[in-house]
Amino acid sequence: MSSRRTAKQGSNRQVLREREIINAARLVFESTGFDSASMADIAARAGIVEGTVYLYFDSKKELMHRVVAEWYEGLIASVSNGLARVSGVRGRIRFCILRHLRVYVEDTGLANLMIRELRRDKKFYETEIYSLNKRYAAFMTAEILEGIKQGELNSDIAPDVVRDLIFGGIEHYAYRILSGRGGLDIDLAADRILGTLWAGIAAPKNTSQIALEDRIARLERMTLANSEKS
Amino acid sequence: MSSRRTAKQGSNRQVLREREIINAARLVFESTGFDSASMADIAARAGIVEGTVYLYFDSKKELMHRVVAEWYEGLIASVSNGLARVSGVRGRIRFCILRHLRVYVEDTGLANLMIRELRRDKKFYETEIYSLNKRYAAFMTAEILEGIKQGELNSDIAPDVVRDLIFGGIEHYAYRILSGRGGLDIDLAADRILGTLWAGIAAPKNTSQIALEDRIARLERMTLANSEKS
Amino acid sequence: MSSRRTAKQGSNRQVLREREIINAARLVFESTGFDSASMADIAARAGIVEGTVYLYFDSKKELMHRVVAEWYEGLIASVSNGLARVSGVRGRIRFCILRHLRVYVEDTGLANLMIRELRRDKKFYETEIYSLNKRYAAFMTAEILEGIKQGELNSDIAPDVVRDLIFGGIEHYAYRILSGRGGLDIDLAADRILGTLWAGIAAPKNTSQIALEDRIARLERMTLANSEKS
Amino acid sequence: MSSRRTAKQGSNRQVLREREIINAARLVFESTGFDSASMADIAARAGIVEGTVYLYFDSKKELMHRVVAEWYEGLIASVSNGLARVSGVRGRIRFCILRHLRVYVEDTGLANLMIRELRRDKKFYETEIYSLNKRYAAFMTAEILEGIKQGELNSDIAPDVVRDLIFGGIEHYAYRILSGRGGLDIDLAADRILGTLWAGIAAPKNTSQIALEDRIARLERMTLANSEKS
DNA sequence: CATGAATGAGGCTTCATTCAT
DNA sequence: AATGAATGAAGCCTCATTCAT
Repeated sequence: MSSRRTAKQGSNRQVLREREIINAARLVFESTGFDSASMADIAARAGIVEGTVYLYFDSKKELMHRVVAEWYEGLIASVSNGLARVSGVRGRIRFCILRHLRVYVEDTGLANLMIRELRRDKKFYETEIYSLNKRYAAFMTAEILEGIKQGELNSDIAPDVVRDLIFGGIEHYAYRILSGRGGLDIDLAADRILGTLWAGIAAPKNTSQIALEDRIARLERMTLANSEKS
Repeated sequence: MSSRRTAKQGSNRQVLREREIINAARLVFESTGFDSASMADIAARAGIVEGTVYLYFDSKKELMHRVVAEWYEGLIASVSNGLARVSGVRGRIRFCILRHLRVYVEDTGLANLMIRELRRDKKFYETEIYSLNKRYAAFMTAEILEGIKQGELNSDIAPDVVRDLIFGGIEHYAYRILSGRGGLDIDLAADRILGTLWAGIAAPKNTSQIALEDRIARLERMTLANSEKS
Repeated sequence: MSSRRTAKQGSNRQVLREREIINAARLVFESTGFDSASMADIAARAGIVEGTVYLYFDSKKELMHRVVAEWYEGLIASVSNGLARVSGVRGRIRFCILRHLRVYVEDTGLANLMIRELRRDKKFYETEIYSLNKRYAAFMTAEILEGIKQGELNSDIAPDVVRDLIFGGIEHYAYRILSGRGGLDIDLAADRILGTLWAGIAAPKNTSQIALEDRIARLERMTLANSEKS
Repeated sequence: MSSRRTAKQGSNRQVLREREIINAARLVFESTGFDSASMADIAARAGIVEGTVYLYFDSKKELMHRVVAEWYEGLIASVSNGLARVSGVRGRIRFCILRHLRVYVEDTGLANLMIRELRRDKKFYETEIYSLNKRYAAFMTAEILEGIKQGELNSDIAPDVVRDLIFGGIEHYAYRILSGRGGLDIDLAADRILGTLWAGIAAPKNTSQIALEDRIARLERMTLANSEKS
């Protein structure tokens, strides 16, 4: 539309400038959200004037989309690479949890932007962000399905519900911890979240397992006694 | 707080007027969010003029806080009343889940307001809303603790983690469903979420456990026979 | 839409303010056209700040429409009143011409605004201005039709074409004269335009015909003389 | 005028580039008018960048003037050539009308540009465009004068008034038709406009009048003969 | 108590024009 | 001769807040 917009494949300088703007915008969006962010702030932080931003992005909204998209792409790549080095269903799910926890430690602002601002848009489901979001979430779902297939996970569970519990749980957990202004130990967090979910919250029929061991021990003792007796 | 309000305990008429404004503001905030809401809209919907709003509230932000606070108080009362009629740990937790799901169905706008606008504020943790939020969340934590105490819940679990999984899971589940523009069957949702969490996601080792019990039982019978024989 | 907008039936003060803005806007629009006019100019000329204009008008475009509409209403009233005092087809058409010439003397800017800016709008034909324009033009058409009916005008003529010739002729004539920076003698202009056109649209009774009659009369006299001579 | 152009008579390449820019500018100005046209659009359509345009034209305004001037020159040449192939006063005037109607069909955008943007300029009457406009209008005036001289047109008429009626009538007629979004049948239009006007401006010469003149002439000859005889 | 007109600062966006390369 | 990135001023519009009545 904008005929002033330079070619997509710009010069090196253009690419750098674009990146500067995206970085500046990311900072501003992260700290204030979309509505409260001002193009003037963004421009100032990028060291340029407002008008220049519009040489690279058609609108504030497009800029936000680009910011989030770039971030998502990096995140997806990161997860993809990371998963390549982990094996075993539990380990891979734990990795996804850990990586997502890192998002809250490192990119809280962007995570919020994504969740609170973009999803509100009526046309969100037609955007690139939506498909990136789906690609990201798919990592977790895929592991859950694999787990079911391999018999490590209960075949009764609904993968979507599990995924929501995990992502939502991480979000609240991270929020809560971060709010307390304390640091977030993501390894511990991952273990607690996954651990709780893995075994369930119901009191274990496993106490019975302990009982079993007791009974076995008693049997052993009795059997031994019998042997000696005879 | 409000330097302009003539008296904390105003006349009956003042109280009514204040309520009208809060109700109007709630409608507007719900439908458009904080930034897009205008004091003019709010005043108009309350049947007064802008200036009058400022006789009752110092600023737009204070108004929003009051709106959310009133809503939270109602929510807390509702949960409190509701819980009084439910017994059993599982039933009470399920009730909390169900009630929270209803928030997303009935008060999506306010839930968003809470999450988007209020939490963003640096000073959120000093506000009245924060403590209301904690009071609300405490219902769930209390049930979990009670469950542990009564032996219905695994004593290993961390109540906070469980609560985060529940609230976060609900949030994501509700968002996902509502975004798909499909209606949200909150009873089904409650069952799925609680069910998944209750039993855990790990495949039950139970078949082999049952086998063990069988073998032990046989051993016990044999051993007993031996003992008696000798 | 704009809930800040005060009631249509405003206070006396509001009406005055509105008029001030319309007058200021008219001056600015007249001298620079729509695009080049700035709301800042208009506000300044009305002695208020830009924002205040928006308390009375939703947009620059609406303001222009109001300016033109008010002017048109006055013009229509003026023509209507004036025609009431003139009788005879020729006299009434001459009056319409004269009145329209006055528009170019007194309201050139607005005439231009009307013709050049408003008509360009795709939705012009749905606006109030369009119907006002039609009402105004209808005065002329009505007189032409009446003239035909009464036998004073040639029944062959197409009223629309005649009206276009008149309005268009006036416009060009007025422009040309005014451009020469000389004053426009509208009485003379009316006579010249109508005179030129009249001979064509009036039922024919040409001067040359009169001349012919003269020649015949002379012949008759001569012939008579001849007869008498012989 | 242009302080930047290196030489009035540039290289062949320069001339071509200038033409490209003018053509591009014409397209843009036609479709959007002056204010809404952007130099960026023009440059893009010419396949160059904005800065380059300023090597050939000092400003947007100068560029518009050049566009209109070039168009006017073409129009004048076209009329000049066309008239060379038409003879007879009526035919030649009809040709001028027809040609002008074509302007509204083919070059509406430019006609508007001329009327809306250029005429508004206070200094219009000092511009080249003004004299081109005069040259163009002169074709019509010349034919009218010729018509009077040859006795085909009534010697009473004021050529300027007639020309204004024609040009103005065409303009209004064309606008009205084009606005109705119906196509404009320019041959029919020319006939209706000229027809209506002709009967008025042509020296009267009805068939019956001609017959009368013939009979009178014969009578005069006979009478004269009789007179001389006697 | 209430009004509501007015403010003024700020928001996003556009673009003609310039200038270092 | 050409580039094209950058500017900076301007444009339209919104609105929380104030204050004289």
